[in-house]
Amino acid sequence: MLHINKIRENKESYIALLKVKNMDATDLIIHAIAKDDERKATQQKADELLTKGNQLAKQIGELYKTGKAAEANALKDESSTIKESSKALQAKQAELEKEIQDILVQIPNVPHPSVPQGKSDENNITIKEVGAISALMKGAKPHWELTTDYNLIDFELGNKITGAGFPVYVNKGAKLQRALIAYFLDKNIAAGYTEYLPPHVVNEASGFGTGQLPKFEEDLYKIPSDIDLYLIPTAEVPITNFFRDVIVKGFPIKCTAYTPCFRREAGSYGKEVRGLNRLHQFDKVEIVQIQHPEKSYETLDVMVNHVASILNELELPYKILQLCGGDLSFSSALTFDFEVYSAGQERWLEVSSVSNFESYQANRLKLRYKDENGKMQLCHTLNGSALALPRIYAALIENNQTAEGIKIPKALQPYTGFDIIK
RNA sequence: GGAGAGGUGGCAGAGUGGUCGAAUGCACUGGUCUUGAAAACCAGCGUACAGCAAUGUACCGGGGGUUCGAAUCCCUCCCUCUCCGCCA
Repeated sequence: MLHINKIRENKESYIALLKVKNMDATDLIIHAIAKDDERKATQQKADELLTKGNQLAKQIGELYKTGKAAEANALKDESSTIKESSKALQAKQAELEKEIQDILVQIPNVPHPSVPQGKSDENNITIKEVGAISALMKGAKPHWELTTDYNLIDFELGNKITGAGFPVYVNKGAKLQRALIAYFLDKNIAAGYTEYLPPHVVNEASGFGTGQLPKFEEDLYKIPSDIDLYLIPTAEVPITNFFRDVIVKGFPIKCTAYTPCFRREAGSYGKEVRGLNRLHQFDKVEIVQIQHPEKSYETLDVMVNHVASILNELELPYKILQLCGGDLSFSSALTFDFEVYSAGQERWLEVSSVSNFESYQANRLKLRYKDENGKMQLCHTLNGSALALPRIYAALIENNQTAEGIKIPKALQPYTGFDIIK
């Protein structure tokens, strides 16, 4: 959520920048500012009345104390009237505050000035491409055939017990998944991140804090119970919410966590969702940083390089893309996506998304620090996948299929305990 | 699931109807003293909103109520702790 005062200060430039996200926020912004003006005026009136009321109450107290009960009683009527009108004003103020918030949550984060205009992922800019796409043997297979041939994943079984998009990993297929999780976590810990294992279910306040709610409720699985709980769509939600209402003492704060991720993915279909390409439950290792505003873009680069170094070790061909305005998420100011080449499908698969949210999330979270003048300021938050499992898994087995079997990259062998799947 | 206790500033902890945004201690910040440090002493030290400012308003777990006036009384919800039961 953008801060209303920041919107006031940067009205024109925000409107212009939001157009890069293909969003005309002019009406929302004008409306929000008008409501805020009204709110200020209302508060001033309410404060005046309350001041008067407080003074009267004090007088009445004094009069009682000095035994002038009659005079005190005379003042009570006036006090009652004041109270009634101030209540009405306060109710109006609360209503206005809610209206303003309802508008503000509809305005996406302002993109960084470097974000290119664009309609969709086709307009993303390739920053870097690493690793040669190796020529595969004849008859190379997509992963959904390999997982069956080698008995690594049972999609049918998952279908039976839960539904489509909930695969069951089997035998070495399960071990490979577990190895990747442990490997990613170790890489992140080595880079200075603290490991967490958070709950996989969060409350409404957390969903709001990171921006999944109220706008994207239909993307989440909701647990019917007396209080509203949601299955997490990413570890970003519990982790970032650790810092809700927190005043941080030092920067940076670096967290990593493995969690399963649950997504409704309503409306997806076709070969985009075949096999591991898009699931309702998948595993992901996430990295999150809380940073000083002046350092956040530097940190974004560091995080991008960190993810790149993991892909280098896994010997997967990948490219880094800067997302255009049209593909940028609601809360993000600047995002770099990683795609690995999946040789069996002959296409690029998104495996990581590294973003700087600037103070957009922090404002909702009330995640702040005290600056050198002792003033409260909003922190910047960043996060990225390091990494999302299923598509890495898919690319790994597709790219490394040989006549002898599926070869495991060196970096992963200490974790799998085997170097080939036959 | 049953019984009880409790939620106050960064922490500890007072406060049961008015002058309480809240004693006191610790922590923290600045100063005096000291060769330096410690100790001692002096001063400062919550957040949000409004205002150029002076200042005003709100906040003592959340919400509602009683009252001229609520941290304090009432209702309700949430949370924590202790004991018992159940349980991986």
